Amino acid sequence: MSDEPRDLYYHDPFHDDRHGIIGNTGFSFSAINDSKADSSMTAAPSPPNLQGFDPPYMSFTDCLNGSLDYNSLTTAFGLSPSSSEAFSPVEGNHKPVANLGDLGASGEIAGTPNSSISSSSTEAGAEEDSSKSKKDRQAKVSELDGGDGSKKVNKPKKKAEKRQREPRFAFMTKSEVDHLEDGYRWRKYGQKAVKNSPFPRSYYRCTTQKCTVKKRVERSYQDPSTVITTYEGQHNHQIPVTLRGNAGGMLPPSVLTPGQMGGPGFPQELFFQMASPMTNLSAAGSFYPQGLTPFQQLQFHDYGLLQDVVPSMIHKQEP
DNA sequence: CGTCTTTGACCTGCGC
DNA sequence: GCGCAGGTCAAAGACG
Repeated sequence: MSDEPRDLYYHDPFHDDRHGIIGNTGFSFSAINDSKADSSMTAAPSPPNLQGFDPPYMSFTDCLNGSLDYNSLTTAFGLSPSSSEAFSPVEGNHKPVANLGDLGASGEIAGTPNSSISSSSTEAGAEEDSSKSKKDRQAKVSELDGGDGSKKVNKPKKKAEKRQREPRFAFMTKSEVDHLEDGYRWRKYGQKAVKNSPFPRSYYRCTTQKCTVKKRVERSYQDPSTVITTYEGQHNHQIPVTLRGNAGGMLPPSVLTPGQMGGPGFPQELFFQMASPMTNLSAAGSFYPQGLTPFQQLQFHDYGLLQDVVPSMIHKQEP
């Protein structure tokens, strides 16, 4: 795969075995900092300073809100500063973010890689804007079309500002199912074949009105049992109470009140992406993620607060 | 009937 | 300018 480094740029953190696995919890972070429309992660400030990081705990919310830098995460997760690459904001260089190979010969710190998280922090975007303008355009097209049924699209009227992306957050989950339940309702709006991957990428959008959160789901072509989920944006609402896919109400109550969790829906959503498959599948008695001990799974069940979850993992990781 | 998925067409951004 | 790949739209169909 070294033949197409550029194409693999985005995939590296996930598809490359070097993706960081933080402890036997199987988390890994990688920043996706895309100034490009998507896969390209380019220019970003130089790696932040670790010195500013004090608290041993932080939440993904912090991370996502940008109040936390990647290296801070590194620290928080018990990674040595030298492994800061794991959280490098995927800037100009095409080096895979999660170069946690330092931590383990094969990129595994300990245990079997199970689910890994890849954090992505980017400039806040105005994607809604772009999609709106697109809609606008197409609406106009419809008018101009005269209603002949053909799908013609007009040329863009204005040169829209450079497209900006919402903060993104990607992570990997070992799962048999592609679309993992996370408590939110998603509508699939597209599917595309991905270059260099036999598996298509699915595009989902939060069905809640005014919520522009999207997520992409694809399977790792290197490890078909691994699902790569990339969230984009943050939920501006709580998790729907009536969940079609609430794993039969298996989500802890805390997840239903994200507002009390001190942050947007992102973090818990993130974790339930991971927890749900475990919950669902393990409940069915047919699947236990490799490398995840029942104890760890228990943590997912018992901890509702992200802040609680993260530290617990960190602690386990501490020497 | 409402919701969701599928799917082909179209748009955008980028590299050459 | 062209071609490619990723991302999005929206009609049509499936499903409960």
